[in-house]
Amino acid sequence: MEAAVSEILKRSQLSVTDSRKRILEFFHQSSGALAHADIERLSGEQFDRVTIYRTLQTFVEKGIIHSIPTADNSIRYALCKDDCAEGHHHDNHIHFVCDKCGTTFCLDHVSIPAVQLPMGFTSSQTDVIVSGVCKQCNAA
Amino acid sequence: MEAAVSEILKRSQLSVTDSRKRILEFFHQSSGALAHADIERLSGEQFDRVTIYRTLQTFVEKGIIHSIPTADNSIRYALCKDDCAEGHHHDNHIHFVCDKCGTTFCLDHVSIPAVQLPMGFTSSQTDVIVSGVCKQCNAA
DNA sequence: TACATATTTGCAACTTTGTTGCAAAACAAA
DNA sequence: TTTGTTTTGCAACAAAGTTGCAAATATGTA
Repeated sequence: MEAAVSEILKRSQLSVTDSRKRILEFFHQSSGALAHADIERLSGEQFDRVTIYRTLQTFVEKGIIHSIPTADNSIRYALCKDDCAEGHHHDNHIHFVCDKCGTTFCLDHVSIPAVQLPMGFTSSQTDVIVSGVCKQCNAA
Repeated sequence: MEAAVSEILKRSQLSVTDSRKRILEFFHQSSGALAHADIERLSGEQFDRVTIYRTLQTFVEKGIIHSIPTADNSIRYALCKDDCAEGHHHDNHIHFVCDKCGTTFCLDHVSIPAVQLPMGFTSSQTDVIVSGVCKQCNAA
């Protein structure tokens, strides 16, 4: 794991630092998406708030993570799949938000249906956010 | 217009006040969705920030407007169609965000395609946000 | 390994955004 | 009108995010 995240950072031409390794590990260990506050909590205030902001921003720019649209005012981030290149995200997968446990999942294996836009509109990206109850909460 | 918004407020059992009338008019006059900051600007600082926050919150609760998920950290609101009852929104239409002018449109006449969820997941609502270039910007 | 350079971090101060309690003002019903 | 309820604006606060800069860390080269 430790080695894996360093490789990812190097591939993105980023200096390998403690904060970047730790934060990237959090994403790899987490089943759902993470918000800034989650990372602050997970790291036990080890890093400055500013460092976390800047690290997340850098990861987004480098295509390592992407932000997920939410109706409440919290930005959540999740790992991008390999086909996310720098600058341009084509993370065309579905995000599922569980109403019970609050976890946000990326459903990578669910394909996004094509949307028929009105005349004159052209699309570059489609985000689908399904809310409901997740597998774990339905079983409980 | 003036009369129309008063009717809407009464139907939702809300007191008809200056701020509510003005803010509701802004939504009727706007082609796209509005954020808190837009309303502050449109009203020319006529109303207190707090009043705008509370008015928007009340409108959401009464099913007059709904919030739109965004990837950046700004909540935007748009008018609900008639079938939005108090407490429960089934605004199952597509939201389109223009990358050029930043306007958010509700595409009411575009139907949301069904999504095939993995085993164990149940859905209560589906939001689709398409980003790209809108009709006006494509023409220009 | 040590050095020089470039990048990143943490701190402090600040801005923006959103919340809460309460008295004054506006509204609704009689 | 008058009375009781709701809403507004103010003030103070809390949370979230940004910026500049010096110290610390990482990288490439010798």
